[in-house]
Amino acid sequence: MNDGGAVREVLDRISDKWSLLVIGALRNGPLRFGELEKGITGISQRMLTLTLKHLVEDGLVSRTAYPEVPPRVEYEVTDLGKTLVPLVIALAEWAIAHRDEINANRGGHH
Amino acid sequence: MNDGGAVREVLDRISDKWSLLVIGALRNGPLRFGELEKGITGISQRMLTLTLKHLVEDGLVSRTAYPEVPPRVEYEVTDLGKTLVPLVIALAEWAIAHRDEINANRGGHH
DNA sequence: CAGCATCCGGGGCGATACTG
DNA sequence: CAGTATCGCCCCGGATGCTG
Repeated sequence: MNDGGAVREVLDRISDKWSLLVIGALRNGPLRFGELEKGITGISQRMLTLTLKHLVEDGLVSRTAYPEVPPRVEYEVTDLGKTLVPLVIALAEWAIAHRDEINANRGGHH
Repeated sequence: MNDGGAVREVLDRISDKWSLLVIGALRNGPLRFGELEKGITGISQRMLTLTLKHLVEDGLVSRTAYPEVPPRVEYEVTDLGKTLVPLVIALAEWAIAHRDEINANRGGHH
């Protein structure tokens, strides 16, 4: 498990501000760019664009553009991405379950 | 699951550059400051200090200072932190298992 | 609709030096 | 040994405006 950086290397890719949220948002099937933007609270257009690009590069998400007018683009987790989805869901559930407790520990400051 | 930011809020605390690595390093019991520093590849003394401080504030890790000379300080995951450990381990194993695949997708650039 | 380009401010993070 | 203090760079990420 102490691998000299392999875990860090991968974690760097998915533990940025939005990647896990995007993966989680795609857990139930493909979504369009605009749907993701609405579904993920607080994300800016720029960060959604960049995050999706990185996830596509890493092979965690696929991008499908339909040649229509107006344009339609759908994003979906790949087979590789699907192996990560359960972990993301578990993390999200953990976050929700323990949110109040963590906030109480902080005493509200920060 | 779309909670309007609760998941983001908690994720912000633990998805920084080092928190998950520190939690993972403590999975088998308490460790001293120096042991953590040696065990976590690439972390600087400053970031280990700051990360531990945040984890202690959030109630995920406990700090115990023994009144000895030379000083000895041990860090350990709390009961709350222990609920997170399995998820961290799962993430680490996922990272190791799919590291090569992700790197291959990137084609080595970046 | 789904983006790219540009500007830019704050802070995450590393390097280094010092201390109880 | 286990930190603190200080400096400064980089770059993440938000705001705004423009395009196919």
